Amino acid sequence: MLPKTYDPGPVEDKWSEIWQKEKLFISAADKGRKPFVIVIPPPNITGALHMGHALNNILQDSLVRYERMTGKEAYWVPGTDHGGIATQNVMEKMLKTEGRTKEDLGREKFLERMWAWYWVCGDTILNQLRKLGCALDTGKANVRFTMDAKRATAVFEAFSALWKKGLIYRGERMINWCTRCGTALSDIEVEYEEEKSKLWHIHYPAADGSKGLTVATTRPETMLGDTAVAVNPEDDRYKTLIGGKLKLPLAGRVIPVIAESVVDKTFGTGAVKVTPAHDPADFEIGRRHGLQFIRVIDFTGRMVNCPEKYRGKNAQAARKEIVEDLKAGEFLEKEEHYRHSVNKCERCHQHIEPLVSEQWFVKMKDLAAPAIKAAESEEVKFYPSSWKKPFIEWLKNIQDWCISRQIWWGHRIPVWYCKTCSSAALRFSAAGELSRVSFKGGAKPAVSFAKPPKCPDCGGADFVQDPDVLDTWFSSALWPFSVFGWPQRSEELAYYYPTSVLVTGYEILYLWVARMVMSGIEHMGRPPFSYVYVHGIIRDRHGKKMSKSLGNGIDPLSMTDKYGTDAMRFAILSQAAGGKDIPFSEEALIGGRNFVNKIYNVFRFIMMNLPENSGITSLDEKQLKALKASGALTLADDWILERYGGALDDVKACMADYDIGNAVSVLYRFFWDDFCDWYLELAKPRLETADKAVTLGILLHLFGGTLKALHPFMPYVTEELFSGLKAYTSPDKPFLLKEKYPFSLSAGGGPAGLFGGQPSAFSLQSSQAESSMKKIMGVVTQIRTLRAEFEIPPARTVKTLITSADKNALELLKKHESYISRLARTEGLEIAPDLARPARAASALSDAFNIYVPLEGMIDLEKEKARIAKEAGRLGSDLALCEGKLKSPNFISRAAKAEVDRVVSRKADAENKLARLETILRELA
RNA sequence: GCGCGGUUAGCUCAGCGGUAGAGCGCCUCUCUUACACAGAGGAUGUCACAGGUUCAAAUCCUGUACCGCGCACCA
Repeated sequence: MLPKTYDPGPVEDKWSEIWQKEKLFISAADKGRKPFVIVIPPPNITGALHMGHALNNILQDSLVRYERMTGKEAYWVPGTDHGGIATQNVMEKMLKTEGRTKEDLGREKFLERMWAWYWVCGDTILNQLRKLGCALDTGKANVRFTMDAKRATAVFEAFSALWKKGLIYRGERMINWCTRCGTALSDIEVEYEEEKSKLWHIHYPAADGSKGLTVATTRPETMLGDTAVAVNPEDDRYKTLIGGKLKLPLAGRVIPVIAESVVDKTFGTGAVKVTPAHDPADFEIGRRHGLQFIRVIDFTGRMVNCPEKYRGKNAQAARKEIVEDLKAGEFLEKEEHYRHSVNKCERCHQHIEPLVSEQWFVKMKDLAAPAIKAAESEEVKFYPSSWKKPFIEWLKNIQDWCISRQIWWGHRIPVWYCKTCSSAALRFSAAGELSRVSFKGGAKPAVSFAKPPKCPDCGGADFVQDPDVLDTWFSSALWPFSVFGWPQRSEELAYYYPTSVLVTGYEILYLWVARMVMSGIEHMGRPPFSYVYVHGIIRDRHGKKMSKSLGNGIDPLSMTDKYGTDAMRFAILSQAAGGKDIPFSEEALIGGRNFVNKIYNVFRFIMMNLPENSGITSLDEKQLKALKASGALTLADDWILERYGGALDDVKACMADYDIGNAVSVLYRFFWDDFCDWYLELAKPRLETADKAVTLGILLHLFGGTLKALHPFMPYVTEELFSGLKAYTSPDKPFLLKEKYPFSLSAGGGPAGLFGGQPSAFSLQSSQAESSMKKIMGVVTQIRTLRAEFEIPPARTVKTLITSADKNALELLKKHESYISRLARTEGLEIAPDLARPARAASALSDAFNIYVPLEGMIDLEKEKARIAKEAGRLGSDLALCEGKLKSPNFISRAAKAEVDRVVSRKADAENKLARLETILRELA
């Protein structure tokens, strides 16, 4: 005897192992079939996967499994990302617990530790993906890593190609510098956070001792690097001062007042201190006016080139002192409370320091242009489409991409310098490692994967490699083709590229997706995917972002342990609609677990009723059609088969639109509401009759089909139960995941996107089965309501009379009275025209039927009257509404005819029912 | 500041031109031989506000308020 509740743990372990062992997720180029390819957004090897990964991968898995079942050669390419700064930070933290720094280890040893970490963490991630049910082959031969040998070749190839085209250059720019991470960052790796701060008004006296002017600043510590004050040339307050000199407080330097139209007269004092070395806007002003660039904050965030007392202090501490000193010197005119956004490092959340520095850049304008075109023409199409516009806007405003990072973990920039020829431009650390390179100082770059054998200029062989590594996104940008061995032009690459769809969260749309599109077009000649499915992020139940500091995060693996993977997948998928963020809570998981248990119990029910060695198997489509033709199918059979086909049609339409949430809901409702609550209940008595074999055959067909249909979304439970049924359904097919999606009885019969084909075998009479069942269900529901109203326990049967003036309708009920007696638990059911209402009976209406349930002694006359009067009231207002509409000549003349007809018949229905209710009320009185 | 999205039952959301829906929660009755992780029934909403278009508006348009998210060199 099977246990009453489903236990997901062992089942999941079992199948996840079997799927891997049988190598079911490996793909091979099959020219006879269309490929369906997704490359995984490679998770960073920073630690365990979180809820966001779970969502991202479950969505992909559902698509891949679905497309495989529709007959495509499905391939989901697995891999992980080295994750540059983020991962290096993780390692630095680990070292810190050992009381060490990366400098203690040195570059080489540090990288050894990183690689050791990769093997551990990479494995953990792959295990977690497997646990989530992901249809990824995680064998070593199949898993890619952004820093493995093949990907390194791709990175070099891309770098060198862009270099040759002049799209990579080295230049001195104002860049975002994280003093904690010790590296430059690109613009999109900077976050903006609102912070409460102050706006300090500082008086700068004129050099000649006259009044001078007052500037307003949020960063008083940078004043030591001021080399001008700018005012708007149209500003009458300051016009006379333009060209004059000011004496910089504390520093004592003399600086000019310059005219700049970018200065906003209305902000602050209308006078702006200009610090070209520490502010992007000031940097531009400095260039335009040929100002001096004085760096007062160095790359460690400490004060330099300034009065002795501040020197070596970090900028934050220096600010306090400087403000104090300004106050003491009576330079500080005002401190205003002020909220403004502060630049922070995406990875470590420390303040970003804008600094001038020589870095490597990629010229973006030319790369962006064809990507813009691809998005505009929808060669790359977004789901939901609302992302198209921001995507294009971002590309249009694109700035050059700073790709060099002053960290150790990553692809080392493939540029070498001859120690002899570039000696003046190279600086070495105490440990003898190249620390900085200056192109301004005359460094001569040689782009090469490995150390060049000989210097073309001096013939020497003493080369050093550029110390920087590439932005981690540089390698990620190549992912859709580097995973297939590019630059090698293999058959594999030709077959799988471009990939089908990219599934990603909106937070990396620019960081990653835009760059993939650009590099795909640049290196492969066409975009890397046709569709971008953009999903939201997982939030807590109240829509708050999950975060460590709020403590509202949910660990996906602990949830799968507790409720099962399928339950979690269901909970997530059923809410994944339209790219919106998903509120998530444990309650949702309980719902998922309950659904899984429901599925399991239907299996249990079927197994309990299947006699051993009976030879009963699932009826296939052909057999069902034959049975139908011979009249052997019941109304309930017709009805459920239609419902089933309809549900599958809906699933197909949803999936063609990447609406996975709705697809799942459709199946949920079909299975629970139609199949379990109605059909299964009607099948029960039939199992006691000669119809048993047919009944079981249909049940197996529907249940097996539902398992297939649900499999992409809930792979474990469906595979498990299907294997239990295998002997009765598809004895020759070893795995559910290799089965065809059960579209056979639905309209299209083909893969998603091709619907609109033949009507299904069961839809020809559709309206009839549907409307007949509706009538019966209506009657059943009314009787049940009466029972509940009078608190009749389910075990007790109840005498019921049904009457109507509609002969055909009565005929239908008469024919299916067993349905009613079973579902409504009646006894002595009388169905006939002109039945009188028994004196002490509860009454109800359904369609054309009057329903009477005699209840000796149980009935409270007043209560019954009130109940019926209430119903009459409802009908009355409905009637009034219809009458109102029909009285309006405008409605009659302008509304669609079908609509007018609908209202006419609704009115007639209301009138009819009202009259019948009034009769009952009169009798009660 | 500009842009995008949201505002519907206690909670989370679906519906997007013809009389308001789901899940969870709540109330009542039941351990009826698949499932109490269940079954049956019930209660609950001026669909943010104000105008407009329409025979008809939660649904389309305009504006307002509030919430969320992007983008932006206001020092």
